[in-house]
Amino acid sequence: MSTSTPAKKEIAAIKGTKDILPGEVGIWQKVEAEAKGLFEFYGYRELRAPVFEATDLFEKGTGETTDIVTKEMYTFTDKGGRSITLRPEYTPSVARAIIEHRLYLQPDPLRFYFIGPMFRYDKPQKGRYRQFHQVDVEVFGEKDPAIDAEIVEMADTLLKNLGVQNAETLVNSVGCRACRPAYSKDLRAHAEKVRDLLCPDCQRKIATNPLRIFDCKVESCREQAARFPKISSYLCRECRDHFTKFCSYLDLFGIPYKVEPNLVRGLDYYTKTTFEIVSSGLGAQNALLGGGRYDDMMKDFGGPDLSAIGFALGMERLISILKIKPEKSKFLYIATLGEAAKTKGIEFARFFRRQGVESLIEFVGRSLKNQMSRANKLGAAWVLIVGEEEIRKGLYQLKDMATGNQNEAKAEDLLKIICDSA
RNA sequence: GUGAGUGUAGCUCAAUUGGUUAGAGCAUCGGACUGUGGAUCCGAAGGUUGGGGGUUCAAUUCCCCUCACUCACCCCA
Repeated sequence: MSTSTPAKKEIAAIKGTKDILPGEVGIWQKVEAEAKGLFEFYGYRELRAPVFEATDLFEKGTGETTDIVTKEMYTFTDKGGRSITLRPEYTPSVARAIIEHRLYLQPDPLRFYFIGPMFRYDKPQKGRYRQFHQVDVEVFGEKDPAIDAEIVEMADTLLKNLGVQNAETLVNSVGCRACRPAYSKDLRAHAEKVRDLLCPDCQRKIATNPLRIFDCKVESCREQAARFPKISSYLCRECRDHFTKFCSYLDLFGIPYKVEPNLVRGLDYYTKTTFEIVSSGLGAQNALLGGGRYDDMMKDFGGPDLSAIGFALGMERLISILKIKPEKSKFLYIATLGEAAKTKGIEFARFFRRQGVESLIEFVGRSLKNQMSRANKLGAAWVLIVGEEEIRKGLYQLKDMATGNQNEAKAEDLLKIICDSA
């Protein structure tokens, strides 16, 4: 229909991706540092896996029936004919790395964390991006419910340290391979009876994954789901015991939580404990962090029978609700006038940087007034003025920008003045 | 994949029922002030009104298509 020439498109970031500009990156660095410091304190170590993996790692790990695998993966064939997928989540990569490097034969605790980008072909909206960043935490080889509680406590502590308020911790147990099938069967039977009252999506879920009917937000589905049997009455002795102990450990840690029988995580691999921390103020995508136990993944991957638990936290979501501002560093602006001063200024910059004083010198050739104005706008703590006169006299002007006081000093005394007022 | 909303300067927003040359604040640059920042005043620069088509004497305004962004469904961090 349209024979018009296509509009010139300005070069732009891909849909669902965004630049984190210098003005915003400070808060990212602060959150990353806070998370890393805390995790290391609990005995976790960083494990960095590649951004892409063989596609079948996620098919097997994340689950072939999940939405993530069936419709959200960035999958392509490389020049060697391999099917490659940009990781949509981190857990399968960690499991793979542990098996590949036989890390379970080392004495070190199998506790890992990682912060980095994940990729999902979702339609972007508030709190949802195609490239987004997760903080990922995993523990292997611990089946005691105490670790379930500790990992929740660690997540809770991180959020508290960052000043997050209005966050609520939800917990549940989804059973295991011994007890969940019976529950799923009964759930299917119940759902089947009221099939006509459910939305088309949920009608489909009856066959594929009936637990996820609990996730539905359609009013009629919620009404029906409320009458469905609860997982809690189907848990086997082991799972029930695990969940009870998990809850009492949470009490011991002093973590407030809410048992949410309808909490069903969207990944297939979860067993026993699942948890989520939600926050108001995030919009529809209200999960700040989510995770749970996945005791079968390692042996399903052909590795040792190691139980595991972990969680992932959404960086963009977390940062969107943070109110803290990282403090700006104090730095020295070196203003120069003329060629000789420029050389001298470069020498000063090198000297001060080596002494641990952040220093900025610009070479645009501005007037002194202009350089002062720049220094002020950029938030410099001090300005060092280097001109012909200063060089001749061997005395330099150092201005404290906060007070406006200006001292004349020899080169060797400048550092002391700066350090004294820092 | 489905639905709704919004697109005007770098940013935040104006522009009468469709009506002259599309304005303002902030930011940028310059000047008042030859080597001293913040405040004030003056000035400059910055726009194919997202793009294309249509209706009209006339379109930022109305209609259609398209693109982008935002929000929601879905899914999840």
